[in-house]
Order: sequence, then structure tokens, then C-alpha cells
Amino acid sequence: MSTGKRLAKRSIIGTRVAALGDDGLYYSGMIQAVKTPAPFPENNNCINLTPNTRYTVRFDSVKMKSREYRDAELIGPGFRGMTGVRLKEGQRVFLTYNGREVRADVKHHDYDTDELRVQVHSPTNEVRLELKKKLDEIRLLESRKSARLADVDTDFARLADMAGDRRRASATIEVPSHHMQGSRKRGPSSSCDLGYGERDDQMNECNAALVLMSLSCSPNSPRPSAWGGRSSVSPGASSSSGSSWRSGTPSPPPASSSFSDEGIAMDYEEIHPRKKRINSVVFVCTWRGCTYSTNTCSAIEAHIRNTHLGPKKEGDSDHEEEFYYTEREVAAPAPPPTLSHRDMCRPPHEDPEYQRQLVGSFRQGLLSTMQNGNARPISIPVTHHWANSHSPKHMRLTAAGGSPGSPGRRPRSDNKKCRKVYGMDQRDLWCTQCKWKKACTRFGD
DNA sequence: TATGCCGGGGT
DNA sequence: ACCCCGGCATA
Repeated sequence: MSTGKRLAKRSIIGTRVAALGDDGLYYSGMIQAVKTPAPFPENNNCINLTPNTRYTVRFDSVKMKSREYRDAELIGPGFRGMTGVRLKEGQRVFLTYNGREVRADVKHHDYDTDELRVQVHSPTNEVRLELKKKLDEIRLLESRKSARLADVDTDFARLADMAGDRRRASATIEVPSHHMQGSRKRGPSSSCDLGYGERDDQMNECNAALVLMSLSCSPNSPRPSAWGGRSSVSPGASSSSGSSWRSGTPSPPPASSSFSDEGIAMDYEEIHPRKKRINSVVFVCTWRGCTYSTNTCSAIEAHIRNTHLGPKKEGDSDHEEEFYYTEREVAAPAPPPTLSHRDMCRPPHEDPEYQRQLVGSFRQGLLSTMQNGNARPISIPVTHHWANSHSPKHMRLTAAGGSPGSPGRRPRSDNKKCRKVYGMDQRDLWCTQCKWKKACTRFGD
């Protein structure tokens, strides 16, 4: 279950970002690799604040070579926002116009007022209109959903396709929802052996799911045979929504932004037993009946393009391939001792755990200073807001460090919690989670 | 024993 | 999503 405490530590690999090219323009791409320099010893709080982490960015444009960047150089979810960014003339940007995302080119950027003149490529008429926009109204990354919608001319063709063959392929992204639908109860121990036998395709989906499950399980770990068991399957699996089932499913986000203020919090809890260590990524083709997998993104995209989608129209870079593969982290047989936590979590400033620690220490500092009677202004650490509606393609669910021996339950922290701080009589001051007897979100542990 | 919070249930 | 609570683990 998703509680405020249980926060996703997803890998940022696959996150879409924009980065500066040699010509001074920003280009979109995705994080392909993270290089963390020698980890600080025993810094296991996920606040490995080394500034030297390098992110390899693979650009969408084939003309651009992959390059390494520091996090401060990247623009995207988990990295810096648009504030302070200076855009040159000719910069390709995206903005919402008449309720849909449109492409535009920067004509002029006034660095003082952060106002831009942009020329919009309207999908519906050929007239190129110029708009004045504020910097925070524009994005460097296109949102996948809108991009498909905005791309009207190809979209109809695609819709037609969707009705036919290709739709079947997408159907593998969805999840069979029969007996679980509407029920909050966990399913029976095996979701594959009840009511599915008569339908081949559903069976295949189950098999595919099993394959994917086994891909993400360590060979040493117990097989996920007890699917209904307490910790094998996320409770989210019982939801009728397919996308929560397969976190890697690169389907477009249902809403423009699904991020809550509790962080980009997802159910990461107990998708797998906690002890699992994950150290490499494979890209698995999700095309129906295809089991192709490879370890490079470009290879899987080439496979999908060549084998399943067929040649693309020239100049068409809709990244349709992305819909037909998923990224899986594969567990290593032995835990790699060198892997830094940083590789598996978002940049520290975005990590809610880290933020909570900051807030927690801030609050406690505040309390103690108030008790000492010499309160002084304290600046609250603020993380910038990512205005782009784009959500990263691959939300990875990763096991937490978890206490050994007692999986599923974290040791009680000694920190003051709302109950202690405010007392029962000021219960209305408690954080919501405390009120609900959930893990306190106000005072970090 | 008091507290923290997980898991589950109700609306 | 929001709210409630039984019950377990732990300080």
C-alpha cells in the first residue's frame, strides 16, 4: 500500500531530460547511465551528495552523440527546472496552446523578464503564429501523450492501426482484470490458474508476466510461486489499473501530471523481497509473442522498428518504439558490493526521504531553538518544481535497504513524531499520516 | 505499556 | 483519495 512513508526510490535511468548540445541549444534525450564516483563510506541514507555523479545522456536525435553531464546541467524531472535557463534563438520548445501541446521555436528570450517570443508550429494550420510566453510556461521536453495527440497527421493513421493488429500488441500492456476487479482483497495465490485456462492469449499474457517476473528475480531468490503471498506482489497488483502492475510500462501517463505532493510516491514496497540487489537493465520487447530482449536501448528500438513496426516515415521521430518495450532490472546472483545507492535512487534533492530528513532536522532545530528562546529565521530547503507534465518513461520500483531478518517492517525510529511533539490533545496538528496511524511524514527517521 | 506504523477495509 | 483501525513490533 502506498503510504507517505513508503516512497519510491526509482532509478533515474530512462528519465527523459534535456541537455545542452554543442551548439548551445538544448536537446532531449534520456539518461542512459549513471556514473557515481567512489561512494562515500557508510553513507547509506541515500544522501550521497557527491557533486561528481555523471549522467550519460543518449539524445533522441541520432545526430547527437551521447554525452556525460552533471546533474546541474540537466533539465528534467529530478534535475534542474527551467529557472535560470537561457534559451537561444532557434531552440525547440514545447508549450501548451489551446489545450494541447505544440512545438515552437524560440525567437527571442529576454533574460531579465524571462519572457520569450516563440514561433508556434501549429499542427492544425500552417500559419506560424508568434506568442509571448513566460519561461516557466514552456518546456524543453515534449510530453509523450500530447506529442502523440498533437501529431495529428500521423495520429489518425495510428488510430486506424490501433483498431487492428497493433492494438493487440498494446493489449499486452494492459492487465487482465477479471476476478480482481473492484476488489481490494489480494488475489488468490496464483492469478494464472483461475479462470484463465480457456483463453490462450490471456494465458500467454500470464506466461509473459511470469517471464518478466523471473527476469526481475534473482536466481537465488525463491520463485514467485506464492504470488498471493504477503510480499511477492505489490498490493497495487490487485488494482484494476494495469499500469500500476507493470511499472515499466511505457504507456502515456493518464493525466498530465500524476505526481502528488508526497513526492513522486509510488508503491515500491515489496514488489520483491527486500534483500534483492539489482544491477543491470535489460530491454524486453513487449510485442505479442515476442520474447526478444537485449541490454541496449538502441538495440531494442531497432528490433521493434525493424521487426514489428516497419520502416518509419522520414523525419518522423515519434518514438513509437518506446511503447513496445519495457525496461527490466535484472538481479545479479551475488550482490555487487560496489554499487552505490545513488544508482538506484533519484537525485538527492528530489528524494522525498532526503527531503523529509531535511524537514525533520529543520523542524527539530526549530523546536529546540524555540525552546531555548532564541528563535531565528531559518531558511527552509526548497526543491524546485518541475513544471513539465512529462513523467519519466520508466518508473522503476526498487527494494529499500530494509532491515535484515524482519522483512516488511522497518525498525521504529527514535525520532519525535507528531504524537510526541503535539500530544494527543493537539491531534489536529499532526500530519495526516500520523492521524491515520501511518508512517509519519513530518518528522523523518 | 506506549508508540509507530503496516495492512486492510470502508466510503 | 481520504479516512479509520486492528494488530503487530518495538522502544
